[in-house]
Amino acid sequence: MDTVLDERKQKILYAVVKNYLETGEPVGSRTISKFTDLNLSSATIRNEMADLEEMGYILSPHTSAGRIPSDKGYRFYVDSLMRDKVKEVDSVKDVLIEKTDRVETLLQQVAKMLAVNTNYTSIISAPQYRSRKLKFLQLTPVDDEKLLAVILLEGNIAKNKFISLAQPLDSEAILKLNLVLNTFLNGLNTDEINLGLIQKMKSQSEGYTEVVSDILDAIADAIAEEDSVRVYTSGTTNILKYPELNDTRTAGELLGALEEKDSLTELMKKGTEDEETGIQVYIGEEAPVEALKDCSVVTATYKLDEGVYGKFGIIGPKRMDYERVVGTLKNLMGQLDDIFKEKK
Amino acid sequence: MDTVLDERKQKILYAVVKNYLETGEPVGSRTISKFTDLNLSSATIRNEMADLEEMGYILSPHTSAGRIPSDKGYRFYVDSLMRDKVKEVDSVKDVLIEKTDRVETLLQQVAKMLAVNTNYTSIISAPQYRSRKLKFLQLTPVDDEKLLAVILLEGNIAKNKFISLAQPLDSEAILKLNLVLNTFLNGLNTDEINLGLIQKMKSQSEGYTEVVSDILDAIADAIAEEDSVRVYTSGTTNILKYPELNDTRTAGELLGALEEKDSLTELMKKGTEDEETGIQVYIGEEAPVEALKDCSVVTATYKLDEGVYGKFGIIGPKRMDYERVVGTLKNLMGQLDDIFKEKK
DNA sequence: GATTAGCACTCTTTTGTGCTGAGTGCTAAC
DNA sequence: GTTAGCACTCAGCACAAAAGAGTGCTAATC
Repeated sequence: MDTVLDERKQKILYAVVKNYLETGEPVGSRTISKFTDLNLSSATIRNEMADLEEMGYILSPHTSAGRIPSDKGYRFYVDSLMRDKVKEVDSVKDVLIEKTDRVETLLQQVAKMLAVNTNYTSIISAPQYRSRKLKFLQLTPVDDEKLLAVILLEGNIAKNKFISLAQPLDSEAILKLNLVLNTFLNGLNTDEINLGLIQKMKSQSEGYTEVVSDILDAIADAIAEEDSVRVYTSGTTNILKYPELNDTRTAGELLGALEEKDSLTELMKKGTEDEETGIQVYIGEEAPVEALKDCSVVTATYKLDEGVYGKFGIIGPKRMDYERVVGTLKNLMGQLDDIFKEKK
Repeated sequence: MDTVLDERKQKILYAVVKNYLETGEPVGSRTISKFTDLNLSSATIRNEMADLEEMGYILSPHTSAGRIPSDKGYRFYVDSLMRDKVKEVDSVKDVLIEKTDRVETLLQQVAKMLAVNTNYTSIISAPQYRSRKLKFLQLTPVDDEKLLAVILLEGNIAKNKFISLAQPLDSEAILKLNLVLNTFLNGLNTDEINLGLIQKMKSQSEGYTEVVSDILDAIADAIAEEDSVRVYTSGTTNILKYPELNDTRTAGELLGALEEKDSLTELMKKGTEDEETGIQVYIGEEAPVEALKDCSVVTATYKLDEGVYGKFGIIGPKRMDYERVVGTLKNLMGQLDDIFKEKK
């Protein structure tokens, strides 16, 4: 048996996938004999379909039903058969203008828009730095027992941390600490703050070694927080719209995984997506998340700055409308890139 | 017909509710005649149950099924029959110590613990001030085009906002702005910053009126953000465990409402809860949220500081284990109060 | 007068049966 | 190589019958 699909088989496979995506029902030979421009009788199609089944591209749920695409079939469709639909999305710009300050809110909004547009579940990860560097640190007294440390990281991410004081610090001491710490730490990331450096800083700020430790911890915290992949989802209940995912067990597992965002970070790490398009498609078990085995995931990468990427994507049933989804993501990817370029 | 329940009727109602909470099945007269210590035959129970039904405390889903509690029945149970179980929860303290800085993370963790402990959905709102006041404002130059405004609000909430600059500001100007704005704004909330004040500030910082406007906007934003009731949920998929909520329509609506947190804020506003215990129980349609009509909600109030409250609670099926839930919430409430007192 | 046993009745749930329609695989003819 | 024809398979549906749970009522009992 040839392992390569001749043109006719491709056309038939295309017809099967296309039809199944639309209807969600197994598709039979009669349907296809009408659907394609091949003008073949259903009997011929049946023969070809038997071949396709043997080759693993399609399968029948039971004897007297039509055929549905296998994961391999979807894969072939996505890689070789489908052509993207250019799909316009509402302009993100309008959404983004609202509040550019809270990255979190912004990401949520983009995610929501994606979910509403596609009717699938959307997912988006915050931009990820290898390891953020400290831009500067600012200490301000709040009251006798507390110090506010404003930590500005590369990429203009500001974090606030409160430092508890054993005893009050006078403004001179604070000024000094500010100076010492900034001199030493400027432009460094967690890895670069080593024991030697810490020793030096402490020796230059005698009497306050404890506070210095606390501050360093706060910085490490801030960087760690920002470096951890944060993932936001939207439209999680959309998956309930697709009957094949809607039995109690599957839906529960799925929604659980979506709520428990930890499991999704794996998915949103920068991966091996198509160099050219920045798009990656996971079909069924290809995704590195057990709970998603009956779903497909399409992700795209956005570039915030040189070396700073984030991802966003769509989670839906295997029979999602890949053409539309890929089109939508590409469109959004373009929009985001434009916006970030402009902003610089 | 007496509208008051004699002791025997109460016992029978108690038995019905108790049994139904456990099994989720309508309970029949035979079951009860064994269950209670009343030693009555099923026939007698039947007579009493007919009375209870007529009085509206229980109802039968159909002729040949047993009885289930009506909302009124639940209400009576909650108000008069049940006794709280003191339910120990994992010590929150351990969780809280981790990272006290990000309120958000903390609330999420408490919510998660609640959900895991109870097997219901949990919900928690951030502490709510009437309207936050500004404690101080600090402007720091980031680069030629950007100013970082650190806004410290009453209750030690720090917010960062970036201000775009039309042209660079020298450090002297920034110092001056800092001084002027802090002098005028200290201790005020959004309502108190009026046009007259704004005019004065602008006149005292000539040449920078635009920046002043931007900063004021940022402050207003920060206060608004913090004042909006923020609500976090956890264990949303737990509701799928209860068959009566698990038909596609109901579950979808419910999960939708839980994702769309706006609808929940109503629930989490400080309400008319029991003065003494701080606990409020909404049964079915008593909750001010349409989607929750088949659920019950139990909320508790925690006090962060004088006049500063937040709420947390449990959303579950009407037949939730009220005794356990109330016990759990009371326990947690105590723990939280202790922790916040300690912290002061 | 309250309680209980007994029984007919109701209604859901389960089980079983037969039918239908969609779709296949195979064979033989074109 | 393609197609028409036909027997066969199997899920899905409708319908009926049976089982089971529980009630309400009546008449007997304490």
